[in-house]
Amino acid sequence: MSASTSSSDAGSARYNAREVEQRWQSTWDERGCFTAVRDTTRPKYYVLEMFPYPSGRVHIGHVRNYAMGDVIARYKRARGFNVLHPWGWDAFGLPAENAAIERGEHPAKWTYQNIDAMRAQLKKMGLSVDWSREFATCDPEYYAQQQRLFLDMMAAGFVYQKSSMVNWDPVDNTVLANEQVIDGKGWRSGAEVERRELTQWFCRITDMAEELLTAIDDLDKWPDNVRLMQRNWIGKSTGLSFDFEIAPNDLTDETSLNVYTTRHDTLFGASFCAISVDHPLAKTLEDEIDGLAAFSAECRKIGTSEEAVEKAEKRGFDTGLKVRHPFDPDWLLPVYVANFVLMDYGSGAIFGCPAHDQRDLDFARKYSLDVVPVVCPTDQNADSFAIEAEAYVGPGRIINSRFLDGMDIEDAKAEIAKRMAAAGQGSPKVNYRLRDWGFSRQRYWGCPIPVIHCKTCGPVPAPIESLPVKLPEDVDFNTPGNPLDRHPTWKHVACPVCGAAAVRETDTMDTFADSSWYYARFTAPRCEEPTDADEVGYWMNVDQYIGGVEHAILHLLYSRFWARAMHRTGWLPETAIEPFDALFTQGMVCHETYKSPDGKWLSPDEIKPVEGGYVVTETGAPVTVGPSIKMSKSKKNVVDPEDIIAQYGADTARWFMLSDSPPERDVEWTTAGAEGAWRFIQKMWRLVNEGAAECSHATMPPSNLSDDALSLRKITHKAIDGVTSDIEGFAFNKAVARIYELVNAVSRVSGSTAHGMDFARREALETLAIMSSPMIPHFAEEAWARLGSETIVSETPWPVADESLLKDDLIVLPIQVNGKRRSEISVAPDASKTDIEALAMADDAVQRVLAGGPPKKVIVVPGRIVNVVV
RNA sequence: GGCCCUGUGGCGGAAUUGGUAGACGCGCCGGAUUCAAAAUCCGGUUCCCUUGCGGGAGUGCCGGUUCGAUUCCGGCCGGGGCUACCA
Repeated sequence: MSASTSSSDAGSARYNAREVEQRWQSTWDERGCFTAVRDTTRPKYYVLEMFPYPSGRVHIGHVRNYAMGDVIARYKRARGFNVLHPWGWDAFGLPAENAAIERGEHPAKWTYQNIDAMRAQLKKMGLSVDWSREFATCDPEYYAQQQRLFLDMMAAGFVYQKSSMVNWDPVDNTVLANEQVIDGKGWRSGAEVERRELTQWFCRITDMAEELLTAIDDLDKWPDNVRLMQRNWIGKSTGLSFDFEIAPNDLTDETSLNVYTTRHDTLFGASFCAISVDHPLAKTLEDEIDGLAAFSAECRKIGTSEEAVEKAEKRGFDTGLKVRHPFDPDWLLPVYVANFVLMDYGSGAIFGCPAHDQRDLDFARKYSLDVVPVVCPTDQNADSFAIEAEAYVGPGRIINSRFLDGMDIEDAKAEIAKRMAAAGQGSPKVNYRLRDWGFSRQRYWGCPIPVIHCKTCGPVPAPIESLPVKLPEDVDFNTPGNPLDRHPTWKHVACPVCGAAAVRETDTMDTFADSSWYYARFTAPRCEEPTDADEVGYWMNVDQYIGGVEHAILHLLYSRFWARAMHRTGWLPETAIEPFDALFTQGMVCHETYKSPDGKWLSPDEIKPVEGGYVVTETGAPVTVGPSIKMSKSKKNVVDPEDIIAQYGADTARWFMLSDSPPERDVEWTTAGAEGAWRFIQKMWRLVNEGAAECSHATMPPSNLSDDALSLRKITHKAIDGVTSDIEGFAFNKAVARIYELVNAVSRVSGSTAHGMDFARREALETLAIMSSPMIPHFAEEAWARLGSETIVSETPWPVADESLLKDDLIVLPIQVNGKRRSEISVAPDASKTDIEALAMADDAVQRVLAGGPPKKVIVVPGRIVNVVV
């Protein structure tokens, strides 16, 4: 394959991607084709791909993601929309600080160098991006406005400070959000997370839990799985909150214990109560009861380790306290401190009904507590129904429950709730799994929280005119911890209220804050305020958002919250509280993995193909080929987009990324596939050159088209129809297949001089140029020019299919006998049922099967099928 | 454990949502061109039986609904994702 050694003459047989691509990129640049300007006379279309983190290298996954976005952007532009397709960088975050620590390079320098390197790579892809709107979240102009938003949100009560137990990553020396703790380990460092108490800033996302939940119903252009994940994450449950009376004792003065349950129907199956080790009552008791403090300490330690959670052994400590059953003062239940009760859900206390909850059952078996079934499945006998190793959680009738006996579960719940309410003992309560978003980070490379702490005035917002609170540039990364806190002068300021000596907040914001509003900033990236009402009103919402499913929960939920907060502080119109109208989540790019005989991972360019497999290029040792998995540095199964573009050109890379696999699914990068894409572009180029010589530039088709020419026209217009709906439906792989079909059709009539063929051929080739332009824009421009057009494709409207050419005079109808296809007939598309039936019955194959007898039944579905039942 | 997605040729994947299973591409086989190769072009390619005509089977497995099921329903098996003691 000698893709890079081709002639530079545009008219020659060989297509020189490198030269062509550079040339068209300059042309687009010079003409400002993709600069978006507000224009109320045209419908707008805002397409956005999730902006990248500037790691330094463009990954092939980026190529796929941005190729998809570019298809949409270019297609919508051709359809007459005023398209906004901006670019930015999610530039704050830990890797920059790690680089600073490892290489002594300043995070800003490292980040901006990476951005420059990646921008250069990305520009080679020929994306139709409005580069004039580019920004990075670490630009002071951006984070100044983010600080402004913070202050407004603080004033409006959306952010607050509280002391809380936090997840502390001892390696990164930072606090992690609950969502950043995976199996008890830090999502980045993988270190075991500890618990520490710190004063932290939080966003009141839980206040919006209900709103965020119900609004999901209307996000009908989001994938169902993402909507479901968000629903589950918010985790609404409706239950009952009520008090147990604590029997008199000498351990505590507390007289009641509040619990939350969704299974109040099982209240008569209760055999114990359990409270979290972090429950206030448990903490009081630690001073009173020997061994409890040690038990709790042990639970807290094991609590976060992955293995312990996995094995989930239920452990408890009997406090000796007793509580009275709400419906029987003489019925006393023991109170345990238990490791499986979470403090931050419900009230941190539960009642245990072992028969109908697996955790409670495990616990009861371990501590020999009663197991009384109170719900009996309808197919079981109440007298003999017993619980063995598994709790029964299904539906049934209530038994062993006094006044509830015989009811179904829902009625029993209602009855308990009614009686509790009447007695003032409890009330219905809705609970959410969602927690408030803690977004303080003890890190340097993030947006400083614009607050000043004064001994007398407390936390005071930094004055708006003092924004941005800029990061100091002279910082020391040689000592662990937060460089802002250790900086000699930065944090010392006068209190804006009383003028006394005060200190700045040294925490910076979670980087999810940066990405929670960047989409709005793109509408007016240089505005001196967070947003410009006219611009944001015109461009928002994002019509199509594209990104990885890994952001299905965090980024998208925070953005939905932040947009609402921005609306309530006046920075977004109400119509923008759901900022992303449509969401598409694309799959990953995978590659085979290779290992040398000594078990080391090998990269694809360290090996070469031989008969029946691969060998290591240097040593000739045999290579073991492993499964195709997500490209990652550690497995070395990565291909560098820059190499691909240098060898084949951007169009080939884009084309291959869009063919074959549906965009939502993973795609496997193969050399053969890339070469196939390259050959296809060469083939199209040959056809264009051949056709350019034999083209008619007439604007109307000649009369009396020959059958061949008419047939090509029909194929062309069917392709227009198909490709259009495929792109609309994000079925790029199918659009690609249809383009192949049209290319093959043009290729078949190569050299034909049938009447009208010159017209049909030019129509087909021009259609090919425009329809392929969203995927392979450079090639399309070059082909368009070669065909003698004076405009450029990027400014040319999308073709419209001629309805009259989409219909056929005759259609082929399959004939089934007993549901098996036996024959086919050709009929007019509007042939009547009786005509079709008559034709079908006359068919040889049908006659053979019938052997003179009558059919039992004939089903005719006009335009579809005929089925003869014998 | 819970919830969700998914299973179609040698491979990636199509199938207008109940109507010709395998579009299109890759790979492979055969042929043309070539001194030869690359590139290109033409033909073939689900499997089994048959020289051919033709016939049979077939969308993970078992069953159901239907004139007709890759598509709908029930059960099982495999692969993947999210979540994880949420009371």
